[in-house]
Amino acid sequence: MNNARIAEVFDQLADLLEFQGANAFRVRAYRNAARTIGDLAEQVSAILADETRSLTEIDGIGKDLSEKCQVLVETGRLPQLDELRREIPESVLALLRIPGLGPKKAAALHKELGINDLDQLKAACEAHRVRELKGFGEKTEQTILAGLDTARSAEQRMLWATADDLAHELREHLAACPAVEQLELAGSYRRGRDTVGDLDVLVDSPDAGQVMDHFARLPELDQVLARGDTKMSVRTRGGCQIDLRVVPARSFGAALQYFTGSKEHNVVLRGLARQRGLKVNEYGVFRLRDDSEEYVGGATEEEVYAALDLPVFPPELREARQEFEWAQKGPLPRLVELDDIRGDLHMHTTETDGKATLDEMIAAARQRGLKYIAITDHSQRVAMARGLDPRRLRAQWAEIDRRNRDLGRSLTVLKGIECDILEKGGMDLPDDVLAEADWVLASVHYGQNQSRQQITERILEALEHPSVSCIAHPTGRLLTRRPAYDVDLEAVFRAARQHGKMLELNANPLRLDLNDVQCAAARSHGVPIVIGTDAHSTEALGMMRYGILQARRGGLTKEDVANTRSWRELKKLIGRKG
DNA sequence: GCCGTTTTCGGCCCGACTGTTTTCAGTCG
Repeated sequence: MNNARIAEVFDQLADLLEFQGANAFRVRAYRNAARTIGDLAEQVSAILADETRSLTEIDGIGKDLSEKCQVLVETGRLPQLDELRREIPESVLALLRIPGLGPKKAAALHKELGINDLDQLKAACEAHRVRELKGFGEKTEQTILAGLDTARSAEQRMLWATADDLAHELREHLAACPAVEQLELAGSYRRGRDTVGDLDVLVDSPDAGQVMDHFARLPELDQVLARGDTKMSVRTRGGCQIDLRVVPARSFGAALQYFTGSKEHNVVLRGLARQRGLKVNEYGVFRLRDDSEEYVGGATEEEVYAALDLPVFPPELREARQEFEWAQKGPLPRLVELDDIRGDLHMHTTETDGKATLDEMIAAARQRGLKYIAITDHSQRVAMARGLDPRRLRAQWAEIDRRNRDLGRSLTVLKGIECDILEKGGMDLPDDVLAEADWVLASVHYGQNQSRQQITERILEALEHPSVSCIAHPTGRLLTRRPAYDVDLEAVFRAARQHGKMLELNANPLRLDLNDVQCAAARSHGVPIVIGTDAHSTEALGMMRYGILQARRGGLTKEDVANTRSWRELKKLIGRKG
């Protein structure tokens, strides 16, 4: 059992214990452990196998959790989790995904009204039975009804990064099957969508049966849902569905194109084909004759697109948004790549809620070949993270000055801050302090339920502030958990352009904020995008690639992304009025 | 459940908001 799966088990355990009203700190211990193990560079199983070492050397893993890890690695199961699952129906946990419903309220609904899933909850709200409960009222009922969609989508889709972990395991497992000639993952995963519903895997093989037998031995497999001659569907223990399709070599490219989608992209493609007397489907491209059809190509995606005089679109662009128009005008824009990135302008340290020290972040940044980084810890308003007041912030900046003297040219560390935009408007730190910074991110963390006008005004005011460089995670969304706050982004784009400010594409896979469409909109307004990891650990600097994927989906090139420039060039961009 | 200790139990980043109450529990970040 790998780290991701162990982390998942601990997270599920935390959910169930929380629902039962267990001690909050005990629940937190499980969640901490899940995060720590999920972020761990080494495999837990490798540490366990090493007699000279112990899991308890990891911060937050004690005797009990260490033993549970051992049981999981050895047996793949945890009796405690199985037990809890018998007691609490899985569908009840979905109640916790409704914004505003925590464990106490969810448990009350389950106990008092016998509610077991979202459908029953919806019915109870509509029958006004929920407002009768102690601690509930009319408003709560409305909040629940409004939050049902959020909870439903959380049930169905997983983060791209989660899908990516599973995809790697799947690829590795299937590649070990001798009957597999070619192997590709398709669907929204390949297009890099921020969330993924299920995984589609395509295999070119002369022996479908052997491939399917091998597929059935996937370690994460829970049950086989269906198996035919060319298609097989399974569900993993994590609740993800994987569809396998086995196709002959001459159809591999056509199938890959077809199953990568999107549906909308394929509709346009088939329309273009028909205009030329061609037919495109998952088996290939065919020329239609009076009474027959002739195979034109389909072994590769190149063959499919070339038959229509089209370039092979990067999968990230295949949404029928602008790609066909671009192709008509000339060569496609060269989309930004991970190697183009030279600096990371959003990260935290142990000074606030990060897990690594300033020196550890610096070492990790050098290792990744970054030319500059901005240390952007939280400001004082974020009390839960021990946000920085002017005194502590200036002390950190003095430290940074010292580091820069030693670092020389290899890496520049910028004196930054992630400064909160206060609920009542205005910045969380005095102007004279902000004026000393190299890089100021402005963020909305509190007051996210305010009206569209209030939130928009707060952000516009921040954009007018002379020291602010960039708005971080401009919409505040958390994928599968919380929708964006209500903000007039058009007004934000215009103001950013007017004042020469930038907008962040936060690369954290839970945020990806701005999203793909909003990135494209920012680009059309001429607003530079900064891709920042918001790293709270050294490993999290690697989240840059998730941001790159979304930027590509937004059609951004190297020129559109500010941190592909040197810090000297980037600095010139800030404050340059549009 | 972890951690650290003044070594075996008490504290665990904490302040604000919301909707429900009429003094506060629950939720959020």
